[in-house]
Amino acid sequence: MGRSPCCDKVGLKKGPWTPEEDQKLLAYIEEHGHGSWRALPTKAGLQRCGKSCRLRWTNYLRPDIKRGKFSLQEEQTIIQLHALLGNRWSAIATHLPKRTDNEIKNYWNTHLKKRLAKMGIDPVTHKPKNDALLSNDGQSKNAANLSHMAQWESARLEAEARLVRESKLRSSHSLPHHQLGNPAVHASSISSASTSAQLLNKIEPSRSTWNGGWSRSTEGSGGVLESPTSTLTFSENAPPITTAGVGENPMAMIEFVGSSSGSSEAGIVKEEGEQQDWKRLENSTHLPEYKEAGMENSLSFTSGVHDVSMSMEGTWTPESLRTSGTGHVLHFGNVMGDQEEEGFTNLLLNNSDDRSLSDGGEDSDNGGGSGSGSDYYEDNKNYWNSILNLVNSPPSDSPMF
DNA sequence: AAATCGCTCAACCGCATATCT
DNA sequence: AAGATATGCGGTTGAGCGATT
Repeated sequence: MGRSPCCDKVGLKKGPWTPEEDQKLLAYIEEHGHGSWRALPTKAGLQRCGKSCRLRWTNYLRPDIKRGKFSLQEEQTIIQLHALLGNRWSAIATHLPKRTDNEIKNYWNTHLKKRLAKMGIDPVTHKPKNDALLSNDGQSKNAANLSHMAQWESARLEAEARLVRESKLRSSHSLPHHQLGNPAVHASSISSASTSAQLLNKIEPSRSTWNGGWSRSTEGSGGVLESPTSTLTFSENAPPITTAGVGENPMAMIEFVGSSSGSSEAGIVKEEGEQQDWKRLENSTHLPEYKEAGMENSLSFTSGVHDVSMSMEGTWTPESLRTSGTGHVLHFGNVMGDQEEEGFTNLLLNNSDDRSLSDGGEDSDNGGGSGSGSDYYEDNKNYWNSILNLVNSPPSDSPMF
């Protein structure tokens, strides 16, 4: 696992690219695709290392890059995703078509981070800096739970990104690379996992998915939901299904065992991989797709992540997730309330002094949200609401998918 | 006009991971 | 299985540029 010599080689140029170099790189990739980045500089007649060429292409030269100012929507997306994913710029970038991870990272570091800090929000935790005030009202628990959810979402994003790459390769494998338009699609992906299950196996352990964009097919009386990260099977009126396959099969089962009432019936979450005790969920009525598929009764969610199994009774909605314990217990207080995207956005915009506020079409008399008193925490609540909304909308909403 | 400061962002660096031999 | 190589990712740097003093 030695490191590649890359730019250590003497004689290779570093620093800013000249227009001539850009032209050479562009011309070569347009004609041949990038192929092996390591071999490219020689073939293209560039005195650069492959790494430098790849970076130049992915961050600057590729034709599908959108440059210029970030829109309000993009800003909001970045902030929300950062709250969920942290500094996982490539994952965030999958939700922002035509923006590179580097660009997003730069924008975060130079604009958004500062803006949040100004607002008294810790840009790392996305919580108010004086969060001690919240420790008694459940908000901290909620934040911790969101962190757990974020891990799941993170895994989902990774797998979805992989699937996108794979599907693009499948659909256009005969095209030169430059026609793929997305630097995320490259040679190394061709040999990647070719099924959802395989994709799942590539996800790092201890993570799983908790929501996603599901496609659906039916098999018999039940059905199969397939997301880029997992396959969900279900059967109506079936009793809870016990975990299967864990142990001899690297694939694990995650079960969603729902109640038809969707009421406050308690649910259970078990994480075998961590030898966690069964944990309870209340009022789980989430994932409208599940309901739509008639899954309120019984679900078997096959995830190839690792030895995690999950059962839920009741259905799961943002409105009703509650927590009753510590650690990994999924217990969401009424974090979500009415789903209004405007909460944090207003807070953000009203506190923004480094950009025009008028282009967002926000009403100036919309409650202020200036970050003090109860409004402040109300805004914070809405902030998380909007994050969760974002999670609930799969990346497939994005034109990129 | 010159010096200084602060900001932006392209590019580099080093590590982690995937793939190849 | 182990080592070598290739690629991807996130943190950091520093050149360039405009604003300020």
